[in-house]
Amino acid sequence: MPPAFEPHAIEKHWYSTWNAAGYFQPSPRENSASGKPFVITIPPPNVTGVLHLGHALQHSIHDCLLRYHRMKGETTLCVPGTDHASIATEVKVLDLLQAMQGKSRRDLSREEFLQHAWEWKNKYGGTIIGQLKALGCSYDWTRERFTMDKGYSRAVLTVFKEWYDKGLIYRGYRLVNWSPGAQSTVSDLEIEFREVQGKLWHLKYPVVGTDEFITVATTRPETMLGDTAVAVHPDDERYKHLHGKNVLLPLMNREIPIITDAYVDASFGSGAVKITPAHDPNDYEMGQRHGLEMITVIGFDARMSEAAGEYSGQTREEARKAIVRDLQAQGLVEKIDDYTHSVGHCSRTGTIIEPLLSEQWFVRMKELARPVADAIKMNRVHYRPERFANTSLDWMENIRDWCISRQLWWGHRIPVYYGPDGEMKVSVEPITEEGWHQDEDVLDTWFSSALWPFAVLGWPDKMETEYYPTSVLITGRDILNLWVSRMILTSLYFVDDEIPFHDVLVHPTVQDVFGLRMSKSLGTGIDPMGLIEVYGADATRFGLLQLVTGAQDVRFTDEAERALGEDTVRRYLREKKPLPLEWNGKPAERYPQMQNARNFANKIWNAARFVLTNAENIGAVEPFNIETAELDMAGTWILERLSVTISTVTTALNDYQFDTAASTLYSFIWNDFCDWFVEVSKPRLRAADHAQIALLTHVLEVTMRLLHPFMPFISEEIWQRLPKSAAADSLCIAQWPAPAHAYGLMTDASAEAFAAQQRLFGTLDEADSRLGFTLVQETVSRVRNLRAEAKLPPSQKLKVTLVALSNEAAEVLREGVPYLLQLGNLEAVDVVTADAPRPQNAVSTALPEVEVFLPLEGLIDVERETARLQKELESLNKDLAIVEKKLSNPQFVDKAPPAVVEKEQAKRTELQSSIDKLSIRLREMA
RNA sequence: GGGCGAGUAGCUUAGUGGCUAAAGCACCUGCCUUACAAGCAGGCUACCGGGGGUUCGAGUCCCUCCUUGCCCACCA
Repeated sequence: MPPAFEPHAIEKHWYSTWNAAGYFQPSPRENSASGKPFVITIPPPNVTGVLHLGHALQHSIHDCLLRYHRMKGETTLCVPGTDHASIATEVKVLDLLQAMQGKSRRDLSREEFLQHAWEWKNKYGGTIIGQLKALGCSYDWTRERFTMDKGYSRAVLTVFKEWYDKGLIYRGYRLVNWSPGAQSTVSDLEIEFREVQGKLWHLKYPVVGTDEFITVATTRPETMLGDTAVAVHPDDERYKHLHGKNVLLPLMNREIPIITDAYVDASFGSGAVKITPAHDPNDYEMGQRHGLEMITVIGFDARMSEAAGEYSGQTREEARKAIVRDLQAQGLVEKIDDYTHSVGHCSRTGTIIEPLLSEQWFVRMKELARPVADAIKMNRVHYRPERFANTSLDWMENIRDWCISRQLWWGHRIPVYYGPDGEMKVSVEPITEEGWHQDEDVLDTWFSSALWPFAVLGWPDKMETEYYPTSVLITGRDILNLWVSRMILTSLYFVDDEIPFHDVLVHPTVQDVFGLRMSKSLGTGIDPMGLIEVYGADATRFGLLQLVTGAQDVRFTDEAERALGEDTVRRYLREKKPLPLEWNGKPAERYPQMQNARNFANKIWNAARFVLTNAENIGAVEPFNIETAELDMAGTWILERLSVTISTVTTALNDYQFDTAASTLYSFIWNDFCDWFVEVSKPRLRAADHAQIALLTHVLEVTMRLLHPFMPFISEEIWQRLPKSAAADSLCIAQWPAPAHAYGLMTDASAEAFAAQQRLFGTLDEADSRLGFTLVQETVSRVRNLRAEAKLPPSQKLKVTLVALSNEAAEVLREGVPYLLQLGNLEAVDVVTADAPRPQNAVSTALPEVEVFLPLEGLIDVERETARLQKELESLNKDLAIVEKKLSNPQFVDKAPPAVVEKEQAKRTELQSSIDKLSIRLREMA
């Protein structure tokens, strides 16, 4: 074994071995307690995508859970796949064609484009899948799906037809969100509102038949060409005399009415609003209420339409300038204020959304959404953390119809066919008859992803119902409504009122070191493949899982970014310029959180190397057997620690507390096993102690099983080198440990075995655990501390006197003498009872159970020792004061639970005892 | 505008009303002690964002303010 852990070869080897052995496919298992399969479908990443840090975090969670449940003996399945991502892919492929062949959408037919798109998909669509494999994901790749594969498409078209037949899908001429960049509609959820520094123009419209003007305020003067009314609040006294009158729309010289509507806020601006029903959602609704004419003055190309008269053909921006200029020339601009407001942008292309009237397909959402709300309220779907249930409930309360048609080519083409005589048919099978043609539009990507959990299991044909509903959906909170709510909706409707998953686990969003959103193009995005390259897949997974707390956001530290400083980074992001990141340090030091995880992997590797090397040297190792083993205090202690670790990690995983699980493993392996148990084992191993190497091997073996879901590669590599006690060819399918396994009771945590464990360790569990190896550990620490404070070289052998303050403590310390000698680097330990005289010329300290004296050769530095004792005393007195304050409060003694009061009293006794001892020492010093 | 989070050591974070607020990184001191210098031993560092309240007892619960992140929303 090499002295440093080298992850890459191991990762490659084990991944292909596991995959070939079929461990990632579901198989009937015998040991599951519940008998239920554990099923996940991954959120299908965009086929255009490459893995980003959010994915890496999400899939670390996925795979950790999968491997955990697989080891628990459950039939385990994870269906992977990719999403065709209609707009994103189309934009990407078009960009590519432009760059490589100089062709734009206009130069291509639908068929030509689709051919390019499929070629592109087949060539590059597997990138992200390969990256998931590099991370170690144990998904069933034989079931990999694509949202546009044949069966999936059938599911999509079937849903469309079914809803159409039930009247839940309809075609309508409505105001929709038009993205000029994508040349398509987008849904409400795909609009990103951004704060924009704009202006508020106050325009004066002359009232017909008077010499008055009415002033309207607007952020978009160019839309005034399409105004068909001016609205005021019915109770607004300022305008009552104008009710029923008309204004003459400037520039267009069109008479439009002054109407009244309670929607108008009399306190905003002038209290009068220009109404452009064809280009504003509110105005549209008002236009419908009042039967106003709707005049489209901006076209699909985001230029002024013919209805815009002399401005026709100008862009929105040009027209705005020209119109303001022309109005100003006529003295019709009252004033222009600076105004910050939010403007909807297309989340895909970044262009400003133009509300436009057009013929589109819609899903009637209201009645479909109601059962979803019910299911959530009745706790049939469980959100973790729970508060996220509200995100869905709020959305459904004010739900609006869903525009599902997109003017794109890449996607599921709407299965509506138009006949020669104006007939219309909806059909899952293509209609090829002469004279019929299909609707040109495709469906919103999210329409198809909404069917994911059941479509991938075979619906609408033969569905594998034994895997449904799935166990847990793991997602970021940004797509809770876009995707999660809609999956619940379709499942309740199409799969027999069944929910798609029991739990929705919302994981934190990864931010950069300053708490800012990560953006790959600007340089704050971190490439997980780079992390795997530098730190290894195990460390990357572990480091990320340590970040998975219940919080909303977690920060990913990048020292290169930190070096720039927060102000600089913010400025660059605001200006949308790539960060001038450079890193001259060691590659591993750039991301400290990952470096820590990598160091941990190396620590594990070396602990294993130590155990395995010794096992080899010592020769044939008998398996550890609790019945015949003669455990001393350290052996008992490590098994107890292991047992507690098993329970804690198991509970944490059941509760999705990945940070707790990871740090529990970390501290058990590093602090308990390596720092103490491996250390105390060394002298015994030098003496070729078979029992000790058996115990070490045993603890390591169980620990590797616990570690596997977090760090699958290194745990497998080590486990395979260990003498196998569990009947499995791979850790993937080895049994997940129960507390009884810590004690070598490998027959499963049956009642009998567990009872045996309780018999053997009952005394320990109930007794004050300090009176065991823990006391030895604390005593060692005090000795080391005294040695360092006295500036004695670590190599110098010392004598120590321990004054045990009870018989029990004396007994424990006497048993622990060999450990004290070794770990404290001592040549002699003298354990005496409380009535013995204290050594002279020594530095000392006091624990509740024992006084520690370190006699010094020659004279001690009285001044230094006095200062040290005073400091120690001060800290103890401070603690005592707190306890005293509590206990002297009659209210506390009266009202607090007796157990709490007793605890405080015991604490007071202990503190007082230590203080007395130190005070005596201090007086002797003087 | 509404809602949901976060603010704990220089940094990243644990902390479930009750042991003396925990860990890693960074920093300081000393060690290559034959598993690991990606290491070992020891140490320093916290008015737990400010203020008020509830309670015998608050980092933890309530109110309020400040800072900050996210989601939702049709105020021109």
